[in-house]
Amino acid sequence: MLALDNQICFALYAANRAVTARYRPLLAGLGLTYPQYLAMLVLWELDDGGAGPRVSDLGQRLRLDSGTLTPLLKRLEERKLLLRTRRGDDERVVRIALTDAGRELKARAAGIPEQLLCGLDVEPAQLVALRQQLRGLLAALEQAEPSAQ
Amino acid sequence: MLALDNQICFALYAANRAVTARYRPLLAGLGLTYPQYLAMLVLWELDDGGAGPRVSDLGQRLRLDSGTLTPLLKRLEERKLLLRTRRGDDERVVRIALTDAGRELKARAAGIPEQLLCGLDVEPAQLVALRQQLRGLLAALEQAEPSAQ
DNA sequence: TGAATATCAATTGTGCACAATTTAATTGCT
DNA sequence: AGCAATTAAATTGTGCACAATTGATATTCA
Repeated sequence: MLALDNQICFALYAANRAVTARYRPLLAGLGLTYPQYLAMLVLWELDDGGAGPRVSDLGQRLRLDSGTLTPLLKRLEERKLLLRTRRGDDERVVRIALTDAGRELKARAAGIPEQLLCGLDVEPAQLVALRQQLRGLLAALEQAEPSAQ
Repeated sequence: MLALDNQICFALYAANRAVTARYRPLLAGLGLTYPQYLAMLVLWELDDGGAGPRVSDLGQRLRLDSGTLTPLLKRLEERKLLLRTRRGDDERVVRIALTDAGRELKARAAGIPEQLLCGLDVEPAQLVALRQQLRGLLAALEQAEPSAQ
């Protein structure tokens, strides 16, 4: 029962790290880490040329808190990919706005999903099914009562 | 194409962290972190009362290198759950042997897989299918040629 | 109005992951 | 035997995750 290969947790853990490892050389070409890439995906998706989402909006989407996001976003700001500005009418809130350089990076990232699959022996249909199951698991975990201690 | 919800990678990333988060309070009762728990699973599985596996054996099983394992195992040694000893006939090799306290912890961990699922609205059959697909993905990633840069 | 409360981001501290390098020991090859 | 090449673990440095706390601002309500 406690055997490693019986654990769904280990299969998830190992597969997640293997996927990340496969992204790494591709993202290195953009100068991004994997979590930075995920943050940029959200920023590209939400970008309307306006003031941009709040740190907590990114956090909600990515399931990350400010302890992770604040330093990550500061690094992206140093690379001039985005700007962090306190909102005037509520100084508690920080807005994350893409710079032009941040928007331009999107074009260079466009090929990454395809490159990732290239040379990988898995059916696209399998991946769609897997994604669906992972979403189901995530939803179940997020609405579950806290596990009994 | 670049939308966050289209990415298999994000589904994996988020689900993995959600599972880890659900383990955390259970493992806190044993004084273990999640990676420490995975290492203990391997040690319990391989334990034959002998000198124990090498650091690199654990690394191969868990897909972790010495940079991760060395400090992790030192923490478990400080807790008296295991012993790290250089092998006499080859001083390069470190053997990881469970202590009695390390073996006793297995009994306390026995209920964890079940507790994890308790209160979680997913079919066991779904989990088995998911694990199978994750294994397939991992196998494909591990035998794939390095992705084109 | 003014004090408690709530909210948001930042900070602090611990523990992974992982690349790159280092140290030490062993093996292989003349 | 002696020296290069190899192997195993440890070390160093960067960047997440996440719990807990802090600091600053806003809101609520007696």
